[in-house]
Amino acid sequence: MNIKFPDGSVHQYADGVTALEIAESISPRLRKATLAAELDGARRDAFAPINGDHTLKLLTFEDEGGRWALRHTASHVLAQAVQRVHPEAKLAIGPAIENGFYYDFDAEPFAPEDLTAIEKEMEKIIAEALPLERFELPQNEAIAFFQKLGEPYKVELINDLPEGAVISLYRQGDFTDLCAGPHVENTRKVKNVKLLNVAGAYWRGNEKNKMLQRIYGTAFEKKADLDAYIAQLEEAKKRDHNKLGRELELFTTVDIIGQGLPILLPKGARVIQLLQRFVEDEEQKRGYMLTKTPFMAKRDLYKISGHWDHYRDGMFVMGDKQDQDDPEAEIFALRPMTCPFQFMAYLNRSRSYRDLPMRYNETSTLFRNEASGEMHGLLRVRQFTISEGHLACRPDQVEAEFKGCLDLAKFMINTLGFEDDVSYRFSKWDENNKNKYIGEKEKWESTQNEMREILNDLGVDFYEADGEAAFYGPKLDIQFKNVHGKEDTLITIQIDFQLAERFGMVYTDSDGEKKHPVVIHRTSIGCYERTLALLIEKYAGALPTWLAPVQVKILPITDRTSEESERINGELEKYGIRAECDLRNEKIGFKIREAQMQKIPYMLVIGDKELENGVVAVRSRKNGDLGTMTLEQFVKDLTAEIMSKSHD
RNA sequence: GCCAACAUAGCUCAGUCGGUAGAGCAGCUGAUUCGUAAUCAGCAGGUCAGGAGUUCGAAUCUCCUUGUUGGCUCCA
Repeated sequence: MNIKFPDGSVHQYADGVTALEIAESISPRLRKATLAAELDGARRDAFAPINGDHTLKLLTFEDEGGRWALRHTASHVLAQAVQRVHPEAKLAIGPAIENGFYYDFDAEPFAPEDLTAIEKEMEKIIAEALPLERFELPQNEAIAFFQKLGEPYKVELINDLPEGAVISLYRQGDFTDLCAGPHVENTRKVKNVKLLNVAGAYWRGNEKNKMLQRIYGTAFEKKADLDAYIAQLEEAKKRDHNKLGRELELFTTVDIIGQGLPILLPKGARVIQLLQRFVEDEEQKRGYMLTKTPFMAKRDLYKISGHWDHYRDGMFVMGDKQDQDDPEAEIFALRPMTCPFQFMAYLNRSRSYRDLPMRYNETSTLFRNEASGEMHGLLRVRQFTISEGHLACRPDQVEAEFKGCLDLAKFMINTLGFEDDVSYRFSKWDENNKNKYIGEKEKWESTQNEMREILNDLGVDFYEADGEAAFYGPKLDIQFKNVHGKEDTLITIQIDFQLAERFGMVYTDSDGEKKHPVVIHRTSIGCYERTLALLIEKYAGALPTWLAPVQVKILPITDRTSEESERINGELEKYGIRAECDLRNEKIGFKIREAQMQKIPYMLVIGDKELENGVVAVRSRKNGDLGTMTLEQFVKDLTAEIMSKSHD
């Protein structure tokens, strides 16, 4: 038979040869590195015999498929170990994921000591070098097999597979699991494995189902890579905005105010003020009209928008339950979004096709009653301020306006230096979950197709996600990962073909007909609190100079130079530079160290020698000692840096 | 909301078997007047998250509440 390799070369092998044997024939090293194979583009076991002509790619740890096979086998080893230590534990599912794997068990919660014991057992299984063996069963036999083992979750999974499906199982020693594979040849290949944590997880991801115990772990081919990964996790924790932001006195929280309601301290408030001014000024340049709308409204407003029906649980509604249930009562609720308020601005008078597009923006504070377990630092909060905006446009303007929104979003992303950290998600509805969305299927499909076309026209490198749309329309979400690898939306642009009609928003078209505008909902920098969090993590607290709450720290060496230092401080403030003077009687090294820890961009060391020569000694947090220069020169350089909004 | 862990001074953390609450850093006061990542001394600082219970006695054991963390679910 002929086997074609990725480089195009074709070699002959005997029927029934395995990918591992082929690898061996090329080099023993490749044999060792081969974890799985890709046969005509489909992943499969490297230890499975091959018959007939095929294209073959050998998968090593360098390939996603190779990592996936290794880590998936690691999850089987985990399950085997858990059942050896806790025989009563029932198996749910255990896939490989990005950077590792997990396995869900129906069992008593695991304590950290259990994890240690399980990890020891895993090491035993690895040392046993149990070969993995694949076999298939017809559906009814597979069900009987797992019933006999007392594995109800596996039975449920098989029952849900389409009739007549081939059920594949993998056996390693005394352990067998339902699995599509592929796997590595034996458990020894999983040698560098580490269990990371335990967590609760709902069976099949549904909160109505039983909560299972999930164990997360990771596995690497090389010990050094595993160690590096663990070190990287530790390193990431040091950048955590929730820790760093508090240490740098950007924000804090107090029990008595409540969950998800952070206090922005003067330094954090300053950063957000700078961002807001920057965003509002930029939006004004781009033809936006600023509104200031109320923080609350009668529930009737949210009934029109659909929020009352769809998100009442997520809103802070005033009054007691009895009043809220009275349809006649006047009930107010804090706003969870700005859309209907800005729609009222549009409805202020009649609009002509000539008025469109109309672009409204608002630095808008919103209130959402997030579930108690959702709150996290500045990333998920119950009150936040967002660079909100709504555009009303004619159908022929949608693409250009969408482009304008995307351009603004990208401008913000580039300014903050996030361009390499974001991904673009085209968030669509889920037609199988109709009660989550309003409107007709045809309209959804056509709007989504239109949006996809626009995204393609604009050359956006996006991926599609079902069931992530807003209830009224599809979105482009610009996603960002925090230090824990958890993804959040930074910026969103949405096309809404429904709410204009609900609110009776119209314009008189050139033909004299009244028509509903298409509405684009968008943010330009997203939520300020979240953006601050991501800035802290991205720059490990060393915010770009233009955003630094304190830009220059002036450090007199002795109190002979204190007076002059204060004069310099005043001089800098005259130029709008945010400076502070450290007048304490501490050694200069100590003062520098402290300013460095506060991530202050520049330090001016003021001693007698420099004063005599009419210069200042400059240090930067980034490059250390920059030598001496005149104050005038320093101000000039610093001002240029601030104006450029550069980031490291 | 669900599963789990955690909560001791502003911060980082000790606190044994249930027996009067401890350190370092920060703060304050004084001394030092200093040259590039920690000068010296002293002082002050805690209803051990809050509440209830067990006990002669609770930071320590039990329960409840609040908050924090890691997940799950959710995220207009």
